Amino acid sequence: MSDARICADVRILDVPYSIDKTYEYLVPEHLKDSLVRGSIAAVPFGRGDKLRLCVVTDIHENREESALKSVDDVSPDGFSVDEEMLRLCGFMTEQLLCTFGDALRTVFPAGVIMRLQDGFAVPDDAPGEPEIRDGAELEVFSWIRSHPGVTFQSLKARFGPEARRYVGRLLDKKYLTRTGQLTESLKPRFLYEYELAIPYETARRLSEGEACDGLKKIAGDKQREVLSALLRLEGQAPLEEIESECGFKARVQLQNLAEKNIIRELKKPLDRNPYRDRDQDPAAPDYVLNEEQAKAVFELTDLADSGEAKGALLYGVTGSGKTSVIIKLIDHLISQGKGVIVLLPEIALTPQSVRIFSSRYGSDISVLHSSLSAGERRDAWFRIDSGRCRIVIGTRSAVFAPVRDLGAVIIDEEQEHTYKSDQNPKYHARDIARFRCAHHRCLMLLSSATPSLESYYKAKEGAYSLLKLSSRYGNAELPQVEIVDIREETRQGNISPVSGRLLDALRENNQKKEQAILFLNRRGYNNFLSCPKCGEAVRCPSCSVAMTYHTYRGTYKSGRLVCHFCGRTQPLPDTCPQCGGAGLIRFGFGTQRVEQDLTNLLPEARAIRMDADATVAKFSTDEILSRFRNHEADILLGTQMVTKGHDFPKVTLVGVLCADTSLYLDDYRAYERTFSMLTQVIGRCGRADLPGKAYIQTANPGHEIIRLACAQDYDGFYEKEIRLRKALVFPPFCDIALLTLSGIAEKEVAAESAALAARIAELTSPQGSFSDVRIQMFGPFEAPVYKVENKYRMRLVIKCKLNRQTRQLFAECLRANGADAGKPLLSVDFNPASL
DNA sequence: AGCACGCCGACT
DNA sequence: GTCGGCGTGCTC
Repeated sequence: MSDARICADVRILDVPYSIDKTYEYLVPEHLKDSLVRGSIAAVPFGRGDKLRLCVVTDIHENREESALKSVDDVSPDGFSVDEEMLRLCGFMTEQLLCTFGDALRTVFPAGVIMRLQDGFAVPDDAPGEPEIRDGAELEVFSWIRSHPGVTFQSLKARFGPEARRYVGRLLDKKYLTRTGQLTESLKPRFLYEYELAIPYETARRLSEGEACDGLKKIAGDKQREVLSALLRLEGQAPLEEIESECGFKARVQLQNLAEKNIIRELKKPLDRNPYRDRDQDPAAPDYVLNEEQAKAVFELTDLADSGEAKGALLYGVTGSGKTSVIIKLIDHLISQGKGVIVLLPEIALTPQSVRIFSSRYGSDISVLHSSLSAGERRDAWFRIDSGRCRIVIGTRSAVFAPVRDLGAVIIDEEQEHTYKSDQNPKYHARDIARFRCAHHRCLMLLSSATPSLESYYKAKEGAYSLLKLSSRYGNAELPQVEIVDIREETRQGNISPVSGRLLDALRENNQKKEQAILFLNRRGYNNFLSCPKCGEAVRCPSCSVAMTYHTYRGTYKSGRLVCHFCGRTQPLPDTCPQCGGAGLIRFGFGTQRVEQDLTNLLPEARAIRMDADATVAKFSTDEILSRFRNHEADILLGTQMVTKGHDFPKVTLVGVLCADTSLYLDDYRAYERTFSMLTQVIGRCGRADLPGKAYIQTANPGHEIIRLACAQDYDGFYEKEIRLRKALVFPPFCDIALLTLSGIAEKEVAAESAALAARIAELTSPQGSFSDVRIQMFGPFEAPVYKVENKYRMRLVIKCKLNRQTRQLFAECLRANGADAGKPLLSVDFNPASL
């Protein structure tokens, strides 16, 4: 009679795609209570029974006699992945073809999931004093005996790579066992506080060197000083305050006093929150809505309260007050006791948005973005999970925030490509939001002045409720737009990136004491360095792109070449690396060059530059923007960063130095990008009572996209573009799967991608197992940047309809790609941000 | 991905 | 004969 055994289905973390599936383990008696669905546990895996991290996906009874291994350990703190996140991970593995572990590590910040320290120890029942002949082996053995649980890492560091052999032999002979310990990967930080453990009067007398109440007098001068400092602080204070009160490091003294039971140490977990102490606007403005906005709020709250999963698109021209609508919606949800996630394309670029939210909701919000430290992220996660804050505002990954009773996910500027992850798993925040909103039966709100074609199409088809805001707030007028033909400028001999007309406008603008924004989509000083002899541009040695010339501290001469793909820098060569010719010429211009031109041509205006180079420090963007806001500079010059939703009342002039850079990219979204970017940047000016003016410099003054953007005619753009997409069959009329093979060995990558293409062709042929799958395959061809960081990349672009079957097809390709180290690696990206 | 197993050549 | 190299195949 065999009792039903309790078994656990688990997904092992950190396994390659090809072996990522459910494994079954026995749950030992002593873990029966602590192991639940969602637990993080350690299980022996593989021939060597090496302990691995896993997540328990199911617990069930099993009467079969099959030999199963047993779960070794479960995370002690009782942390478990909740139902929603477990399902979300499952959803991600299906949708994105990633491993369950990859999904889990994306959903949770690194500091939240336990770490497994696997090591070795000498078991209690070791067969006596071992007979080890080899001296080195004996040395390893004794070391392990005196250091139970040592990791292989540290053994290797101590005994060199041979350690593996000795450990292997010792394991065989059962002199060693494997140990595994689940440890917290990130410790919570603590705030130390001290309080009196004895009556005040007693302490006072002790601090004056007397004996009292059976307590001996305190001998140490410093201890007495610390004690009296604590008394001045009313008998209880955090460490930092005590130290500043007595003026020296008081840690040891406090510990001594605590040992004598004169004071007590209180250890409180510290919530690392860099935004807690940041300035808050004391008087948050009340948002008065116009009729259009009020109607939108009404409809949105209705959708949010429907108790069903809903999607809505808030489409409002720049300056139409989408934020006010969003705030009113959040107010409503909060009053219902619901939580909210607000996604922004980039937090660093929108300190203003953060300020609006934090001044209104104070400590009820958490801000999540990429420059938080691991500890800050961990603490934020627990803060949100505990329900201590209900509003999360953050970038892409904030869509995973464990907000309680989620009432809505709001995605601002939803067309931005930053919502698509650029590393595996390549999820889109919109898809995750849709899943979570379905789970919570709540509202997903997309908001934009220039919605993505896909979203606007869905809204028109009725999948999303469409809410339009068509009037600019306060009846501000759209800026007057002037198109400048730069070919004409060049013909007239102007080699500066700033045209004569724009320069005049800037001068006039400056005289009126108003401000201007200049946009140029290129960092650095010169675009590239070219050899007059062989015509070659200087390329990055590890990537197949031209390097950009960057100056430092504004000196034109002392620059370096920088690769914008891998970040490599090198000094300016004297001669051409290709042919050895001298006299390399710098071509093209970037933000640094424009900055210098401006100081030469318009010395009276103060220009400030904002791009990835100028904003490496943590809050530097914030600083640049507030300096500009305070009118410490007249011109804000920068890359896409300056196009985002900042609202500067005194900006009345906007200049786009080259509107065409993104127009001719080999990408079906090139027009959409250009349109969106131009519309946004033009919308930066003339918001308040001052009318605005925009100058668009282009080599294609007649180009329809540029014309439509200048007229801020989104609907016109949409109609034109959607027809094109339909005719050429591009999203939203199909899906695109981008398969990339990358590897060090160029020939192998080429061979592998040819083989992959052949395999897909075969599988989808009438004889193949996916014969009813209809796809259109292009390639293989070299990626637009063929080599990056010494890896060659070949691609297949496949147009198809994404469904279970097509995903299965690609999953098969991934599994077949296997795991051989050094072999070309296949990765799949569905509907990539760019081609 | 690890890791063990297994088969082969170079050494005590 | 044993040690250690690397190719092959499996992981509840």
